[in-house]
Amino acid sequence: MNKKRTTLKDIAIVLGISTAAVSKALNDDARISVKTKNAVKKVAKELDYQPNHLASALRKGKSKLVGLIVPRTNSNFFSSVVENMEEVLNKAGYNIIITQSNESFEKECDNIDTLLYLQVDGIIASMANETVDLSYYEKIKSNGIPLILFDRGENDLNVDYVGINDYDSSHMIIEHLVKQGCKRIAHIGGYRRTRIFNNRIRGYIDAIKKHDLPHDDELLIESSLTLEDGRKQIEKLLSLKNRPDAVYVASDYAALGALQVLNEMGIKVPEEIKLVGFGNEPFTSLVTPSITSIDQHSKQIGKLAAETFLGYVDKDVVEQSLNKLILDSALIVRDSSK
Amino acid sequence: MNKKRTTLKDIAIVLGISTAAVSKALNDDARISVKTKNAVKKVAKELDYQPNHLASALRKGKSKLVGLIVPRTNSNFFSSVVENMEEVLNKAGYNIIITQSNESFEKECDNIDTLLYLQVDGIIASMANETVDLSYYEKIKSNGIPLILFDRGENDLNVDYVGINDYDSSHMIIEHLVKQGCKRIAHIGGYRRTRIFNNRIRGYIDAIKKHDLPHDDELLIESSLTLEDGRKQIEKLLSLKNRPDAVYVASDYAALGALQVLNEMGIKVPEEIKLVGFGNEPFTSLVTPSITSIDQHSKQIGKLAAETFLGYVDKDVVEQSLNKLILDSALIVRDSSK
DNA sequence: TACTTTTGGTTAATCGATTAAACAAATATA
DNA sequence: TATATTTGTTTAATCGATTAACCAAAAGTA
Repeated sequence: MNKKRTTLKDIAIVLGISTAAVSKALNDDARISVKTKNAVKKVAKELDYQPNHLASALRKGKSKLVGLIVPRTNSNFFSSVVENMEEVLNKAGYNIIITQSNESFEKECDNIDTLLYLQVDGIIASMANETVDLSYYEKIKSNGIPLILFDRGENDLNVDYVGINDYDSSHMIIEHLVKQGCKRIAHIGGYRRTRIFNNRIRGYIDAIKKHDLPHDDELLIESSLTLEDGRKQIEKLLSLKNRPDAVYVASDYAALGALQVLNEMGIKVPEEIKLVGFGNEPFTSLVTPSITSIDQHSKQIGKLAAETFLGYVDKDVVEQSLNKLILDSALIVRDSSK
Repeated sequence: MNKKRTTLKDIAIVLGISTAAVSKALNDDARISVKTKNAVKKVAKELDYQPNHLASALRKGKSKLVGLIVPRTNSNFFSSVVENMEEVLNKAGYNIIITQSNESFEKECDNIDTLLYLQVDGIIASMANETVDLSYYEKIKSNGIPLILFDRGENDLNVDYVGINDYDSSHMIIEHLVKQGCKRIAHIGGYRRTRIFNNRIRGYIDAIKKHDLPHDDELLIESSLTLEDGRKQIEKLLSLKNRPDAVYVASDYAALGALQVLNEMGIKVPEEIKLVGFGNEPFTSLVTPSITSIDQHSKQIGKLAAETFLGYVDKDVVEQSLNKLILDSALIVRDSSK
């Protein structure tokens, strides 16, 4: 059953022409007669010819593969980004290799090595939380292939970036909470060293100041933003002498953790404390009460990142610079803040 | 900045030896002296040599790539399977290419074509719900590379399969519900044409009969098992003259939909109706009440599927047969059924 | 000493597709 | 008619790593 694959040579032999002619015929070269092309295509179909990707990639120096690095695929945001990215890239003849860093810097470096080893024509990445050292990413650039960052980016790399406006998103949230009558708003944010979380924090602080609300240190907490840490941090906030009347959490997962604790303690949401998350994960609409959140336009981000990559193909020298594509986010108001 | 990659030739020139010697040195060939090996490795490191995967794959006829096809990566089950599969395969020098079918037969066929085109050394797949026509999968087999199925499999393909015992899982669930005092148990199952769902249905029916419980037709429903369909089907069950006192849903997502409706209608779970899901998705423990579910041992499944694949490498002829690895599942009892 | 074996390489072919360069035949142009 | 151009194809080199076959020198053996 283990038959050999059909090669150009097999077709050439059947037709009594050279493999070069066959290759050109299949690639619609202008110098091949229509008659020959048709004959070649017919035989190719009959023999079920499948081009050998390895051979052509080796010869052309292009693999038609794009590497993708994400923290995890099991969040809705990333899986939606992937889906839309795939659609754009497949149309252009590219295939995606997905890798997960699991938020680990070490795994991320491994992934980069793997992708470079596979000779991908470009890398699209969202960085792990842990990642501070950028030398591995510099390695991509010095390989001469384009690097596109999305969601979790880093200015210092001076490459293209696609994401939402985190700073403005924070403003939208505070604006909304103020309209709901909140006077003391806390923020469970991510680590400041990660740019997007820093921006959310800056947005929070500026919006708070703009509305002349209290911005006590105790109201601003840095967190790993896991569900567990969300639980821990809300407990800290609840133990304050002067409790907040609203909490803006920079991740839906941590927001869910907070909500669990609030529910367990019988604290009514939104009556006693209003809650806002970030990311618009599907479960935000499923839990009780449903959680107000920020939609990050994952579809758009996926598409734009893919298109940005495609802008670099067939340039022989890749010359990148910091080029930010910032989308407006959307606030999805649900029960937890009404 | 766009420097060329280091090749074997570059190393050979530096040391004044042949590229063959360099290749053998790097591959620890017995016929190369330790002295030469060390010299080669030193220079390789200095020049930051990275082997050209395409060239070696082309020459060796092995890509050291494994293709993975899953319905979606954004469920915890699949992303956990992937993670563990990756661990085993990476250790053996293999890399994974992940593709999603989005439950579409057409996309699944595309994925198979893509993976074969990339010359993967094997394919590990969980089939889309839609898939009935197996000819595309036969294509994999006739390509002479191993095919391993997991979770969603199909006996007729006569290949290896790794999964849990769906039939027994149904028995465990019914057993548990009977112990909790339930007398009228409904089942919102998947489509019978998908083997695993058919097995769950058979298990449900047999267990019901075993306990002499009513098995009215109206208590057994086939569903697409999405969250939305879960909502729709529970409404159907609630509108029965003779309502069930327990519902076993063959997917956590559909179970969640059912729970939402029950909560909205003020029907107390578990007091009035007990609910059991399937899959042990993280949210089952997060919602109120938490949902009793079946854990599918995703880690084990990922590992075993990977190891099964590895069992075929370096066999020059792949000879597969129906070979089922069935794991016992675990019932995780939570509030929704206590 | 004369022959065999081992050691440590080298040479050249190969994987399959692509492509620059060459070339013969057909067609156009002066 | 003689020359130039176009058309359609072939030849041969190439991408980079691997490997079968070969070979010279060193070491072992009778």
